[in-house]
Amino acid sequence: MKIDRAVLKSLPLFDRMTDADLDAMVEHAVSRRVAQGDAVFEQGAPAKSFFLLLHGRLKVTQVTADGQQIIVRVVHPGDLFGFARALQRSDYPGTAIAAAESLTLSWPTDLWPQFVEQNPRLAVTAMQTIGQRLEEAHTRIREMSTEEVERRVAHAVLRLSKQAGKQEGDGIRIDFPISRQDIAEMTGTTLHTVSRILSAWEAKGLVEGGRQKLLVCDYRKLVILADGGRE
Amino acid sequence: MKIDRAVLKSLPLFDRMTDADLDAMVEHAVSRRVAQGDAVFEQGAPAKSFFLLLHGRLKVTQVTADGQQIIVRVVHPGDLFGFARALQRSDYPGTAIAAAESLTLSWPTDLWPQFVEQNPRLAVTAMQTIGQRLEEAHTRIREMSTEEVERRVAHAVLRLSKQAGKQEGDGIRIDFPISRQDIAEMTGTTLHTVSRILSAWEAKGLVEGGRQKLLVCDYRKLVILADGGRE
DNA sequence: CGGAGACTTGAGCGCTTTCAAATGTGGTGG
DNA sequence: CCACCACATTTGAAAGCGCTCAAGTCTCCG
Repeated sequence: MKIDRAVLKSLPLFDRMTDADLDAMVEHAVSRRVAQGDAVFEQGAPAKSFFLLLHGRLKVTQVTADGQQIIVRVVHPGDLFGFARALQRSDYPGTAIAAAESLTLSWPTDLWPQFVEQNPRLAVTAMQTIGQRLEEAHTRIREMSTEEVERRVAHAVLRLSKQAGKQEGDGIRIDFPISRQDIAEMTGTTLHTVSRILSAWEAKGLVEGGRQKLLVCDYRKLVILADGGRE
Repeated sequence: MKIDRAVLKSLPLFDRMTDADLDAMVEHAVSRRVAQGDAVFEQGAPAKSFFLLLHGRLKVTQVTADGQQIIVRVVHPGDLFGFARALQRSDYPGTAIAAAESLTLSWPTDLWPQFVEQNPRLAVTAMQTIGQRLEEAHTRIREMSTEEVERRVAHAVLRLSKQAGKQEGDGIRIDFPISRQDIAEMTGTTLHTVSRILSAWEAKGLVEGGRQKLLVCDYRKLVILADGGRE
């Protein structure tokens, strides 16, 4: 498969890598097209590869013993994902599903140590990435501990509009199909409550809904809502 | 300060380090005694050092904008903590408070890259540590999303008894002072609810309480409770 | 022995969930 | 091109978990 080197170079992960090192990495990479709804890997499966998302959008989910599902995070283009092995795991802790048609690049997990050795910067970047992810997780824990549902949903929507937002007219469009159920699974509530909240927001002109669609109309008011309404 | 090399060698973090490398690290270390209730570092302060807990127990907390506090994690002897800088942060994301009299070892953050370079294994271990912490965070998110309070408290208590449990008679003693408030801040509930739950458990003979004390009497029943009561 | 802080416990209420059913939307096959 | 089906969404009503408010008790420490 032919991958444009320039595309990779534009990613923070690779921007300081030499052409030679980059080529060495790309040489071992396998690219794959993933249709909407298909899984890249499944929870509990042996972690044979690690991945880079080139295009599209993935949801990483976990299922509890009694069948409830939560969305652990959303993977955006340019993100590394599924590098469980670097964290000393032999299997994937979650399932990665394409929320939209996606394109991934993957490498055998065994090659990770080798890449890191050749390119120490990769290790630093990976560390940074995980650090960020840890911080996000803590933020989410803090929100779930101290905020009521509406504020949590507001934070989730704001986060999405920052990470996957596309200017559209006078608003910001969440640039991939997302359902109320998805938002519920990201905030620890039910789709019913999310639906009610979004309906209320729509009545106030904060957002505009639609089947698996969301448009943020009044970003500022949403921020105020997320921060507790005061100030 | 004189640190016994053997003590460090017994920690997974250092067990494969050569004596020379170990000495080089210890040479730059500063040890410090922290009294119960005192802070090792505070949220938002510049991250000048990273730490290792030799003895005692710390609570890492975060305070929200509106003053609510949550416990992000508990630091146990042998744990690295406060290495925000390795994750590309310039300040500490939380406050570390001694839950019991503690002993820490610290190094200037600037030395981190140098240590890592001298000893690649340190980087791997650190990565592993953060990976574990990320997983813990996800577990907690999953619990907060899907479980009701009693199960969350059960999980928290089980975790504590695994990480800080000491056999005592026919039960497991949580080996440091911990209040209902603390447990509430770890599970996202109020001290009132925790108190009620523990009282109920005590009536059923699952635990024994006391002022900042907790003894798990029936570990198995608690596990069943945490897993949803069935099976 | 007094006081501060930890813990317990009751009562009432409100936010969310649960249960239930209707409505809307997009895709598909005839 | 249209009817139909699967699935997303909305909305109402009722129940309940856990929080808030409010005392009161207990325990350790000085």
